[in-house]
Amino acid sequence: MFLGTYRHSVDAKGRVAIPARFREQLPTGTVISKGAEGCLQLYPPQEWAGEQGLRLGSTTPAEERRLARMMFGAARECEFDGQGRIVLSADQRQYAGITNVAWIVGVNNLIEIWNDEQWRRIGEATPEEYTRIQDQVVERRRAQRT
Amino acid sequence: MFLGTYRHSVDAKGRVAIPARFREQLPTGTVISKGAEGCLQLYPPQEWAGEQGLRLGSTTPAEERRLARMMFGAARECEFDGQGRIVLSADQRQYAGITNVAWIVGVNNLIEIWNDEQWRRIGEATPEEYTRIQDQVVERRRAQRT
DNA sequence: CACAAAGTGGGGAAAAGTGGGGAGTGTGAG
DNA sequence: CTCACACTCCCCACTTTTCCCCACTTTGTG
Repeated sequence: MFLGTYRHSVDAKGRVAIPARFREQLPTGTVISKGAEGCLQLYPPQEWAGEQGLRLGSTTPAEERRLARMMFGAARECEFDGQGRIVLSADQRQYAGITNVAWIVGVNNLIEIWNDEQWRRIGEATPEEYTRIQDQVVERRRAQRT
Repeated sequence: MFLGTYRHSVDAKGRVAIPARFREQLPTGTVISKGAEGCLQLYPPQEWAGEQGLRLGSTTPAEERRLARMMFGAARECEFDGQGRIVLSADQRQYAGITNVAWIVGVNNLIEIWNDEQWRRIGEATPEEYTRIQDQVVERRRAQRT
């Protein structure tokens, strides 16, 4: 389970440290790819395996073909250096709009990496916003039970 | 079952002692997150488990993605030091408006942490307010049943 | 009143994060 | 074919943060 938000710097070489708490839960075989809303996502092996349902075949709908190409085409296996950092490629940094700072966020089953501005919009929610969002979860749960 | 209100100090390192009565009911795996109305909440593992249904994947709808990011990004697993204290991150203290003092309140199934000012507003309710609030709940329940 | 338990505060070792140098590898131009 | 350049890793050094430990104060209890 990945929890919490960490603000780390990205150096001139595109390196960013993954929080130690996360790293110790990430075995080799972890994959980084592009995610929705312009973030990058780190999939632990078992989560990545869950995405294997997305396949190309003669019966695959057009949108799924497109999604599959983007997801898998952008994916790479994570490689940590001695200090627990990974290198974000120029392409990945451009996609996520990351320059000097990255926010690394644990989202339960996977990890997301955001640029400064976009994450602030999500993470710095006021108590009022937060309350509203939480009520939505409650509401949704109730709807699902029925 | 968590009951009672405790006023504890928060030191320069952001540490706050959790009352011993509460602590002995909190196994490892307890999670602290942001709560409604600007408080912080401690979820014992069995309570937190209810929130776990929310997962990210290529088929997760947009509003769920947002919820998951906020909820899990704001959460952290509690780690007690030898004196039974937890560290409130700078982010959590800012959200809850906590500086030197925190009120730790047992609310049946979970624990809340409030700043001085906000808690006084809730805790020092007059008999009249108390009655009015109780009637509101009764009214709401009645409306829902129909 | 004495003892035990709970809460508070601070110092220091260890861990985590940051930045940069330099060797090794591969590519492309001359 | 050779050299220059770029890029990737690996390693080292420094800074910052975390957390572990000790000691003191306060509260509660027999």
